[in-house]
Amino acid sequence: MLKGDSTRNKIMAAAREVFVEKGYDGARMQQIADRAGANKAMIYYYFNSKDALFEAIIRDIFKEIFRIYQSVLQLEDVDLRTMITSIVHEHLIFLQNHPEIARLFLREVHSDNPILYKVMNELRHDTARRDIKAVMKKLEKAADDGIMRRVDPMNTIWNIVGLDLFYFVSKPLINVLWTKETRNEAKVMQAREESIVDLLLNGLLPR
Amino acid sequence: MLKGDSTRNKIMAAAREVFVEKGYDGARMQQIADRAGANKAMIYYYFNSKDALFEAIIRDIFKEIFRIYQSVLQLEDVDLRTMITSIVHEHLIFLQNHPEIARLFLREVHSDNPILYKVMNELRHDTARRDIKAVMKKLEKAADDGIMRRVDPMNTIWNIVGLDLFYFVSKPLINVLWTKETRNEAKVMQAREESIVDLLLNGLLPR
DNA sequence: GTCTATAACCGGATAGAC
DNA sequence: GTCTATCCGGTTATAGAC
Repeated sequence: MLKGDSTRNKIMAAAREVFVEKGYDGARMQQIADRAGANKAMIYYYFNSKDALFEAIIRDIFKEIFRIYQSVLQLEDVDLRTMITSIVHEHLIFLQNHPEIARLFLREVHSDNPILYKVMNELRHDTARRDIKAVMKKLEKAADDGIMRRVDPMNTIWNIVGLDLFYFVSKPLINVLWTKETRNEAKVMQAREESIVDLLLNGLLPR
Repeated sequence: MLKGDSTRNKIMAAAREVFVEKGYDGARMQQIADRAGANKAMIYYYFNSKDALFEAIIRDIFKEIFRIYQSVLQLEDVDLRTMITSIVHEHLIFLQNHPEIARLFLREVHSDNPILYKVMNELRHDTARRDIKAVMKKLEKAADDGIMRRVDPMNTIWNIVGLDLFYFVSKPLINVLWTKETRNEAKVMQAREESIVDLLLNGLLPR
């Protein structure tokens, strides 16, 4: 019997879906139970409260996020062009494959959800921070070596992430303002990637 | 007696605050009544339901957003450098002055809040779309005239907005990952603006 | 227009049988 | 481990006096 078939795991999977769709406040324990093919009492048997269940889901998601970002940031020692191109590419792929993560996250962060903050604050000493520092160092070295214009490394990382994130954050409004232009999703994503890479390379490489 | 002192307006103001703080699902009619110095029954007297109250607030906010963006987009006929510099500047100022708008918005958009979608879809034929088209035209003309590299105008607008928005969207997580570096908010904002303008100008002006 | 009281319902949590 | 039945607090909404 697969681990994923256990009742506990079915509840986890269902809870994740419902929390993504409805947010913490909007999620209903009954709906989670129904979708898991179980009953409410089983949720309270494995987890003790809605809070505890949500915390378990959030921890799961954080693990995923950092695992994937880590693989993105594991830069082989390549030239700046390749580095930027592949970071943007991997990041966009990740966001496309896990739109629900960005969604849940954004919503709860802006809800001041205390559980999310609690888990987030435990990350202070996590490896994620070291990976980011490494990229910043790499950017500074590129400036030292004259292969990149000298720019603020922290803001440059924010620029890259901001460019990658925008479409996924704003999709619903974008689809209203550019209805026709965004009908072909694959095409939009390709043009998006090209535009981001184009801006970054031209903006960062020495003139 | 000022218009803003009427019970109806006090309810509107209170409702806006509470919806921003708690989101639609988390907002409580009782808290809105308390904060307005009225009682629940008065809310139902002026508005008919929580839904209708929320819709009124959303319409209000949309009006504000588009009024402000319109003033940002009302480009005097200036050179590209000045245009980009001032668009970014005005946009960041707006976001700094109204963090609550971006917040409410992000949360409800990603909750699939049907009321927000309803109001948003009524914008299809709004002037906002024409303003955006005008900026896109302006970017294309700049490319024709050779004062800008030829880039995809729609994606360029997304790039600008994405760069401006990022810090406000991600602030809670940023404050965890870069705790020390973000302690001085004013300094962060100034560096942010400089970095964005630097990237855009170097990325867009001809090489 | 304003207020109190209350209806009607819903959702998280638990008791207890199997 | 699983399920049914139920408690209990809280929330939207309304009735009706003033």
